[in-house]
Amino acid sequence: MKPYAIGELSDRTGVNIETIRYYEREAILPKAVRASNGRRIYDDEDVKRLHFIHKCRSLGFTLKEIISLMSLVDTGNYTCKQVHELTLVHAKEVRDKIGDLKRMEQVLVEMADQCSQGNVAQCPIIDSLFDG
Amino acid sequence: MKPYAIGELSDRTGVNIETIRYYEREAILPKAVRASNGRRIYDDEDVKRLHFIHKCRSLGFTLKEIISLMSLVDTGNYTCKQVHELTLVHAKEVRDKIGDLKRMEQVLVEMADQCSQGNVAQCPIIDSLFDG
DNA sequence: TCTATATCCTGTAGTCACTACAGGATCAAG
DNA sequence: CTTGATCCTGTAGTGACTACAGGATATAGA
Repeated sequence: MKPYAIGELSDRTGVNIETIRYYEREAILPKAVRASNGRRIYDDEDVKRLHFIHKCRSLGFTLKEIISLMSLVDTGNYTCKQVHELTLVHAKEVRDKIGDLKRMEQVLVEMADQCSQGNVAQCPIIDSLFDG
Repeated sequence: MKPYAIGELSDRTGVNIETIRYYEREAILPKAVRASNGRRIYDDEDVKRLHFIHKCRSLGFTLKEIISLMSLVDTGNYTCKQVHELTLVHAKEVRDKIGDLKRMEQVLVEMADQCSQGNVAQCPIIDSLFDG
């Protein structure tokens, strides 16, 4: 368990230094132990925890969701089933967002298809955006 | 061209009153004409413009993108080809976002699949989130 | 005419998840 | 002993709204 400075924690986890300090301020990470010079000291446990947070974020969980996930883990007060359900709920949210974006994309492509692409100011894309 | 109050503009366009005032503050809508009592007055031109903004937002354009689109339209200084290109660039951004979300969803579903769903604290989802 | 409710106004602050400084202290290497 | 890297705190900015507080005015019904 050798100690790391914040820069090394950042390097090891891929999380920005400013973001690490932000997570501490917002109590997503516990208050770091300080050296006599006031600098933050981290260990492997912190690396693990920050990895967890980073991975969850990359999967689109909000910080609020991550906090509740971690408190479940920290208290040991969870079942595999609970986590499974949480994951599926989140997967559904992601799926819904994909649906929205797909519809967006389709409209955009359809509009582009109807476009003459000419050097004229008359443009079906603009027209369709103005119509209620 | 009969005049509308802000509430009716909101009803006609589906854009929140607070959002309309926000758009004015941010110069996305022009400063509204005021009645003698200080209240904002709108007409069909405003309905059209707000419809345009609303539709663009629903297609995922940023307010910045909308401002430049509108200034193109207002000056008449655009070609169909330009708008076509802008639209396709935006469609690509949307497509990229869809790709990201699909990868997210796949990971989530795979994690959930590996889960026993049992009433035990040991959970492969949590484990995989902690692993680098 | 009075009153109740609806609608409007301004201005400010909160949301989310960071990111970007300013201005200063301390550390490690040459 | 100097240079440059790293760290610190605190504050403000981002985007696109949303949510008040606290007050003025308008409209409808009794």
